[in-house]
Amino acid sequence: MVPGMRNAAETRAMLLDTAIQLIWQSSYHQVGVNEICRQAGVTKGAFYYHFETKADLYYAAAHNHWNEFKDEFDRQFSPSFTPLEQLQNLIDMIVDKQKNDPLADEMEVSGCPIFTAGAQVGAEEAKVIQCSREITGEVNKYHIALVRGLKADDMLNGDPNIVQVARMIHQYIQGLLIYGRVFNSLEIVQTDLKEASYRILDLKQEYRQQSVTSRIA
Amino acid sequence: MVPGMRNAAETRAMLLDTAIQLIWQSSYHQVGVNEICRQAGVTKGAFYYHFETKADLYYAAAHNHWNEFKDEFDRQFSPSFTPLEQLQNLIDMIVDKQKNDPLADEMEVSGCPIFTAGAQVGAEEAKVIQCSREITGEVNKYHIALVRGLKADDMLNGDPNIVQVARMIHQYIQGLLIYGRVFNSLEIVQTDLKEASYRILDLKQEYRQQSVTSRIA
DNA sequence: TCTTGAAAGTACCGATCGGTATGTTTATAT
DNA sequence: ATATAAACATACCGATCGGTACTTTCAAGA
Repeated sequence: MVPGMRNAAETRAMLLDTAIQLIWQSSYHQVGVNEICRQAGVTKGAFYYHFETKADLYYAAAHNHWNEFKDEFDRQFSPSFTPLEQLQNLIDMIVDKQKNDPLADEMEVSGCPIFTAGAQVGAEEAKVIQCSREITGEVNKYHIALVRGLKADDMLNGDPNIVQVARMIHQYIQGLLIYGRVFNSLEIVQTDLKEASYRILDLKQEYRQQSVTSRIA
Repeated sequence: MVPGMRNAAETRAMLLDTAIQLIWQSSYHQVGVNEICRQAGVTKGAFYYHFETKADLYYAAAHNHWNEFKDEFDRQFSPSFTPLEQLQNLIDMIVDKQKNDPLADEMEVSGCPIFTAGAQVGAEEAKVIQCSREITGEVNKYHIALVRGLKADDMLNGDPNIVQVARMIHQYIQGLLIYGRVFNSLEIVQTDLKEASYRILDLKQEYRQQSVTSRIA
């Protein structure tokens, strides 16, 4: 073992997880280094041993979070699912993440934990913006594959530009989550997400499912 | 005249305009009261004479900005335009606002000056969130009228829920602008806005226009 | 055992945060 | 002319910001 290593990996992991959680629930500027340390049960000495700046921490934390979440993406976008099932998985995944993750008190929707921060900072915080761009690029690969699959199975009307449609899906999801965050309503997210996805994709009518509420009725 | 009034109205107006500008270009938390005062050419004494808190200033500034911008909305959504023209006006208006307004250096897209701040703060800043909600409600009236008009003229496929479609349009626009902000690309905004609007509305094919670039080609 | 360096603790830095206390100017009513 | 209050200026507050300097603890190698 390396000398002096008490449990550096755990400390680092705690800082990464805590940072994402706090910043996600609140905002990049609102949550300070001090509070991240306090919540992580770590002192500032440890913090600045592992990370050079707050922005560096966020960058590492976001990428770490994405890497963990990537497994979920791989499962839900598995080729074992039909494109239609993949679409439904994506929708469910978004809603479930808002439902299940530990949120701030009485906050139903927190948005995307990674992209949100990119929207919260000005151009000064280059590293935060860059982070949003990079991970958006990663996520977009899944969206593109989804749209490509739907088109290949002839489920889409017209002859869409695949990359553009995938991008629009992403744009809409981000807008929707921020809307849900501002209006503190997970219900609207649930209600609008599927319908809007169908519309942006221009999914052929015969492949569209009724919404959950309508199906119950 | 009221005693002591040097030019309170101008001072107040300067603070309102400056606040919107700075916060829009950067972020709610990043721009402090001090800098707002500096840029406005006003001292802190004047600031806190006119406004009780920073949040109060923002609230007033956002509503003031909306009231000024409302005239533009009324023009572009005038009943003298067909619903289709109104839609085109909305699209042009969004792009033009990003183009024409004084932006930060090398920042092509700043997003919606009002809704953006709502995305930038946590639930603590109740007044900022409330502000986003209120003005969103106002803007939504125009979107609803637009969708209603399109439907009345039988330009939309299916039998859409007007309120929902209007809401989805708003959600998409916000997501698009934040996307454009993060990726610093007005071109993507221009490219995607019209196509996505057509899709979300499910505008009948015969009423859709080709995008500007395609029409040139 | 004793050194060594990684990992963490403690105390503190200057700067800035939003906000306040108190003084000063200025136009108006008397 | 003088009192009065609106409108602003100046100086300052405690708290917190991100970050640094210095010290201490602890595990491994020699």
